[in-house]
Amino acid sequence: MGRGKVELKRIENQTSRQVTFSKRKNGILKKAFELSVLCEAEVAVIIFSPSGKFYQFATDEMDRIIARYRNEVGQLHSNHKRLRTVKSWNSEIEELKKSINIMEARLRHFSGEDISTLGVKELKQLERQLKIGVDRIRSKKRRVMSEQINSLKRRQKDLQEENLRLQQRVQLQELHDANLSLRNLGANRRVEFQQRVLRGSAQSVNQGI
Amino acid sequence: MGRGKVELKRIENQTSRQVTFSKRKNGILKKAFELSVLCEAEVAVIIFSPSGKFYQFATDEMDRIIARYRNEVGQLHSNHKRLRTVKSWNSEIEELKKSINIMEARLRHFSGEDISTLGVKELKQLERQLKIGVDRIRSKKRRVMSEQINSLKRRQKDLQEENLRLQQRVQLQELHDANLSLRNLGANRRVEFQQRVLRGSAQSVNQGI
DNA sequence: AGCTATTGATAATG
DNA sequence: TCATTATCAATAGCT
Repeated sequence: MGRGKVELKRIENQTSRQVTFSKRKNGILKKAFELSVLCEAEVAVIIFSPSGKFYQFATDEMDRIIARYRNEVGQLHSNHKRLRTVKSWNSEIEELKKSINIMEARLRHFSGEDISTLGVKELKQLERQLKIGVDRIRSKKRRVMSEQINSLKRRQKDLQEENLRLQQRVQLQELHDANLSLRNLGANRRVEFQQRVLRGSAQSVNQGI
Repeated sequence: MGRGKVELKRIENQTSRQVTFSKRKNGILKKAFELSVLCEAEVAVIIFSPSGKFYQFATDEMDRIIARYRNEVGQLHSNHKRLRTVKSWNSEIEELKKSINIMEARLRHFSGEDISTLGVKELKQLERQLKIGVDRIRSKKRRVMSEQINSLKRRQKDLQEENLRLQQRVQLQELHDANLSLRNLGANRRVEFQQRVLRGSAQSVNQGI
């Protein structure tokens, strides 16, 4: 329709293509609308222009039609995939929850809670397990504590030794200081004495000590 | 187009409507195809006949176009919701796994395994908890066992009593039987005696006892 | 955009 | 449903 046939292939002329797109797009949308009115059909049309612009027609909510489409196409494709994944997720979650329930019960049993339903046999087994656990923990604890004690003892010993060394050093220092003082004192006395001698008075020497 | 204009309203004639639907549907699908080829547009058409039959055309995977549509329409719809749900599912699973890891570690600790990383403080706490558990379990076990013992004792007592009763009954029975025997014996004796007396000899009476 | 010659679509009919 | 065809609608090319 139009002045001259058109070949069914991409229109090379950019402008012509754009114009044709615009016209035909309107045509399709119009026809879609007419079909929906004349025949009470449910129609949805989605069109993206080569430049990325978006056009649509839908008799109803597009989402409803798409949902119907998905339903119709059969639960093959993404819908089905998603459902399956949902299912698998749910089952995974269920499995995890089951594990948690079991572990929670076990933990409660280990804490001596919720054991009213257990028989003597189970109780004995539980006791045995707990005893093993306690023994291991006690042994570990003893080991750790003895290590700590040893470490502390070692440190204490080191400190004692250092202490001793320091004491000795302090004594030596004191001795040395005392010697120095004495020596200084002697020197001072000598200087003072000399000075007093020079001034002709030596009495204050004894008071200065 | 056609022999006479058509009003834009529902075609009342059922047959005519059906025919028109068929023709126009093909027309739209054809035009959609042409548009896609001529203009390199992305086109999707979904049509449901009034009787529920389903027809479609899509240049690409319908799902891809629908996805593009959803993207275009805005992330306001189910796609987004689903993504969120996926995320929440994942996070839920992660949470559950975390819980399981924690509980597994705890259970291992309770069994005295994997405790090399624990300090003295944790070990002491663990020991205390286990001790509490053991105590509770032992107490429960004792209670259950003592109940069992009591039950057994009661049963034993009942049995003993029944035994006693049965013994008494047996004794009575025996007594009764003995009486009967004696009586019978007496009767026999009397008969014999009578017979002997009749035969003129009573000596065998004492030997018969 | 608007026009119009021309083609394409299709309503009525068989 | 299929084919025919008279008619109308869409639109290609042009302005």
